[in-house]
Amino acid sequence: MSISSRLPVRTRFDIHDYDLAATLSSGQAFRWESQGNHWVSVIEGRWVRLSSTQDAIVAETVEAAESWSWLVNYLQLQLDLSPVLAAFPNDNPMLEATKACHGLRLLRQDPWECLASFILSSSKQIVQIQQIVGLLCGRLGERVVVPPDHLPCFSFPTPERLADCSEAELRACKMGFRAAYLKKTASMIAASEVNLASLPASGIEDARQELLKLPGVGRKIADCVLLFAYGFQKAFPIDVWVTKALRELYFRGRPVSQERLQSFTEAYFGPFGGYAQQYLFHYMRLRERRLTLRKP
DNA sequence: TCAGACCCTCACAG
DNA sequence: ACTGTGAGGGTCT
Repeated sequence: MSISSRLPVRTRFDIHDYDLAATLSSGQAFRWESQGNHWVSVIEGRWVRLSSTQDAIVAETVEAAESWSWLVNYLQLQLDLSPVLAAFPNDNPMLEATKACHGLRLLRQDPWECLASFILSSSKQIVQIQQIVGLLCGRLGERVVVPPDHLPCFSFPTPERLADCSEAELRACKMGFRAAYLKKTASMIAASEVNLASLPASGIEDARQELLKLPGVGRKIADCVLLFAYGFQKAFPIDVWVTKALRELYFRGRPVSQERLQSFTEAYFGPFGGYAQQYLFHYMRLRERRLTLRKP
């Protein structure tokens, strides 16, 4: 058998309150591809295929893994959701959102991939971000081992790799003006001007300040990385969707400054504010989809 | 504090 | 079918 393909190994995890499809398609990660009942992606250089039932997730990979901790951590399978939901504000909007998004989870992603992906996200729709990230990996990532007869899959390119690219090579991945930001940020990471590995040890505020040193990273993207990669549960990324949700649900549709929204969310949504944010975001997208998906 | 620029793609109107 | 138009998980100046 060729080195580039091996038969999959399967394992099964018991779950409770875990909506895999909602979680993987909720705009926090951009490399999950839906294939029938399965979800396929590459996590830290490993090909992986997931499927789920009411009470279990089945995972397939090609390495005979001695440990599944990398996947357990990524999917946050050990997390009990009920204390999180219990800590949400007990108001009507949040009740609606939790009902509509039952089982939605936050992932714990690789910081570099998360950071780079969100630099690419500015002024883009989620489908477009997925396309850009897919091109970036296909053109500049390394091939990973996949099962026989499976299409080729690629790892997320390292900071060093992207730092060595020309801006034109990056633009060829359809990222437009974001190319300069990505290249510069990759160079700074590669040169250890900002050390992603040391951030978890700092508090959320110091970690945020470090991320804000990177070009193309403002408050919103910094908060996405703090929440989706480092697990700072108080981080509350405020984008156009969440702004709209907060304004409609808590400010009677009146215009509100970003600063005011920031202090409101910090005070109002509590220690799991980031989780609440994801529920509001997904809830808004579901409502929007229901409205726009009226094609016969 | 505030527009406007920044690239490019796709959905949607006409 | 074919072209025109606008806005899209922001950030920077």
